[in-house]
Amino acid sequence: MLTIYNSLTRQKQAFVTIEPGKVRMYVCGMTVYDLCHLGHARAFLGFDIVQRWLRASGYALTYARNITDIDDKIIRRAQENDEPIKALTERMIADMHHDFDALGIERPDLEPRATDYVPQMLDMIDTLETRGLAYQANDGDVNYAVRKFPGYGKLSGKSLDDLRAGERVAVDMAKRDPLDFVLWKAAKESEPADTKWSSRWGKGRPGWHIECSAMSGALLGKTLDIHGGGPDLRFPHHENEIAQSEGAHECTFANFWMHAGALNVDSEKMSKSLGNFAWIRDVLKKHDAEVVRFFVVRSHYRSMVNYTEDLMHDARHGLSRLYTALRDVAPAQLRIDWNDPHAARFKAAMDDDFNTPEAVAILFELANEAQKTRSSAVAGLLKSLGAVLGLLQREPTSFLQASAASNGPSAEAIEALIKQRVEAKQARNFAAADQIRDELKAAGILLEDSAAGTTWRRV
RNA sequence: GGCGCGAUAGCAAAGCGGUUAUGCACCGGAUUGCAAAUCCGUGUAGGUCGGUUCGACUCCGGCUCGCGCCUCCA
Repeated sequence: MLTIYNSLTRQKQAFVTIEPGKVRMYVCGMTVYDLCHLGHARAFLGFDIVQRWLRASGYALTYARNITDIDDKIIRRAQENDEPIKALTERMIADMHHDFDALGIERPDLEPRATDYVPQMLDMIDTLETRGLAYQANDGDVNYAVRKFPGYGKLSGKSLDDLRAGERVAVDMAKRDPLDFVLWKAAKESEPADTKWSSRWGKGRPGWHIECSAMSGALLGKTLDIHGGGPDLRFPHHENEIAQSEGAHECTFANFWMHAGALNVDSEKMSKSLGNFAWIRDVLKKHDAEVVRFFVVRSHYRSMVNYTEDLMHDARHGLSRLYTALRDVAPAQLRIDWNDPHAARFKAAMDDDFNTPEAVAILFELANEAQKTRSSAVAGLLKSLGAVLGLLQREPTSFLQASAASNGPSAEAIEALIKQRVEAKQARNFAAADQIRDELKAAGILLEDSAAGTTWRRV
């Protein structure tokens, strides 16, 4: 039985779906004004694991992850670049897909774009206004009247009076309450035409929060089984989504709320000013994508992870150990028998709020057992369970010899040196043979002699 | 100030009221021309003070330290 930590109730709960066997999951996706960074990778890798495990558990899953393609930051960036919004967002969407694909993050079933759902957003705002939950302010913006929604703050555990809005940001005087948030942003003269939609409140564009409420409702229905997102979306974004969706639909918005943990770099919050900002594509120039995935999966999706070069090195060594077992013991083609003791423990770990660190530990135990017993069935189970986590599906040798950095010696050069060394060894000129091995070691290449000949891998 | 999270062996990271987590690194041994890989062996970790209990790393409370959110943010 699957148990999931629910951010709303702050405890693990048995996962019960609205319809038996069916799961509707919505995860807040990217705002496409820039490239994806490691924090994105961490969060979306987390939900990729959730998605994979739900499907592996036999659920019919509909997974929607939106794209916010209209937003203040996008408008500003497009103006800076002197290009149309669409040109910017299309390019960033392609880059996002490229980076996520590299990390093995499977595409969601549905990837709605905000600009395709403006009519649904307007409908929703209309309903909210009719219900007295929204109002148009003097400046033309339509705002949500936070005080009118009794449950406001239930996700973040904040009360309106505690929030003390305005303490850190100038209060917008057009709002009735400082915490009221924008549903529809009135257009300004200076703004380009591709940022303006017509509405009965005048020309404008949707606020960020209404996008997710409208898209999830249109695609998955009024009540979701799971709503997920990054750690910093909990407040205000998800709180506001609840206010909008429950305010408009008068029913529970999501039964389970899931939030991924944060990612720090060198023990500090990643930020451009600290100079520790890591774009996914830059990381992938230094590290194999599967190592990045393994690095993330080694810790729990809710805990904070710290990215450092040393820890990436450890992750590479760990994954190499797993692949070494698959190299030494040919895995059998196998369908997972969940009654097998190892598989059962793997399943129990994953069923316990997606405990991937525990699941990975079982992978190592299988690798040890495969080596000891030379059992292709055990190796097959290792590979099959690895697949559930999106790992271990490559040819072991190609992983062990893969180089993320393009500065190492080529395979041809290495093979040529190995040939020279074999000749030296046959002539019992061990000094020459060792010198070649040392040179390669200095270049990050490790040689391994065996009865079958010499193989190599990168470290 | 408000809300929340965390503190586990050199590093990383889980479960568990009493029985080996796991990985990386390190150290012995086997193997090897020497290595590497692999195998065998080696770790009395649980911030601090108190409480509950026959027994606590695990439950409860205080304290200390660290972190996140409260502003667009994965």
